[in-house]
Amino acid sequence: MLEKYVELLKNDSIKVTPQRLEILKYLDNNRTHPTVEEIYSELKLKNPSLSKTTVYNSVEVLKKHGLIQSITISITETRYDYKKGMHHHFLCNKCGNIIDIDIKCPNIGKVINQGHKIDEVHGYFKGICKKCIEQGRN
Amino acid sequence: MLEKYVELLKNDSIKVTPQRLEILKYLDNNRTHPTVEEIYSELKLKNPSLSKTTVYNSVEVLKKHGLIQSITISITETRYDYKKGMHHHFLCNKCGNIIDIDIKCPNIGKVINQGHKIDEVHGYFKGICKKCIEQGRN
DNA sequence: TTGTCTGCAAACGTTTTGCACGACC
DNA sequence: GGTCGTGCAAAACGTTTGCAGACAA
Repeated sequence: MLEKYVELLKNDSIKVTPQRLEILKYLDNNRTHPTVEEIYSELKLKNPSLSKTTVYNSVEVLKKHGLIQSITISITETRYDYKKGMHHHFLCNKCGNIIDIDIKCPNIGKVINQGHKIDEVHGYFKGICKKCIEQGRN
Repeated sequence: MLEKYVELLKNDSIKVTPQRLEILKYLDNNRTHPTVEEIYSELKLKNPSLSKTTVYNSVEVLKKHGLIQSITISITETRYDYKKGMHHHFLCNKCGNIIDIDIKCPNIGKVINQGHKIDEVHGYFKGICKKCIEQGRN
């Protein structure tokens, strides 16, 4: 039942622990984008000694290795922007700057065709900005 | 000097206060996507009695009227996702559900052409989902 | 004058940190 | 035996709330 996840962890040289296996399994079986709180309170039922810190630690490790991903751009504080109109943002992992990106996505219409009503579109890109690359910071 | 912002506020029937004018001016002059903390500590220099609460209140009002925008999808807790590969997310303002969106943006290459190196692409859509529309929740 | 805005202090919820214990090469 | 993971408690952080007094229209 858990062999699949053991494999996944071993392939990435991540130490295998029961907690990590259960968290990975939970996220695999619950595609509802759960929060740490949801993961924690559910898994605590079967393992009452589970700590929330462990859940935080584990999702961090799993995310770092690309086995899971987090929904929320990793800006801790909300940032504000005078500029009006739709534009997107590029967050540089090196210098931390946020650069405005002015592109349009012609495929957004497909989402509308699925029956959803779109009010806002936020595009977040993460990587290394031109300036950091030119200065060899990568 | 501030008339421009007085006009903006009046046009939207927002009460004009010195704090709101200064915040709007600051965001207009600082296109670096500042945080509340940055706005606050800068404006406090000229107005030592300024409160952080006022900054929070003001950006909220300005945002609600579309004079500024915020960078961060309004999910309070980080959510985690087992699914691998690039896909995007639609947050329904009514039911709060997060729906996976599988579209590609062919214009991302333009960002790469600007010299940035992209590691991650996150598309966040906000609006009302199909289910809520069908059930008249809009 | 009336309703709204400001600013202080306290509360809140999520996430991080420090540390001791235990498990595993 | 030394590294790494766990779990507890406490702290940190950004943000929100309640309220009294001040201010804009």
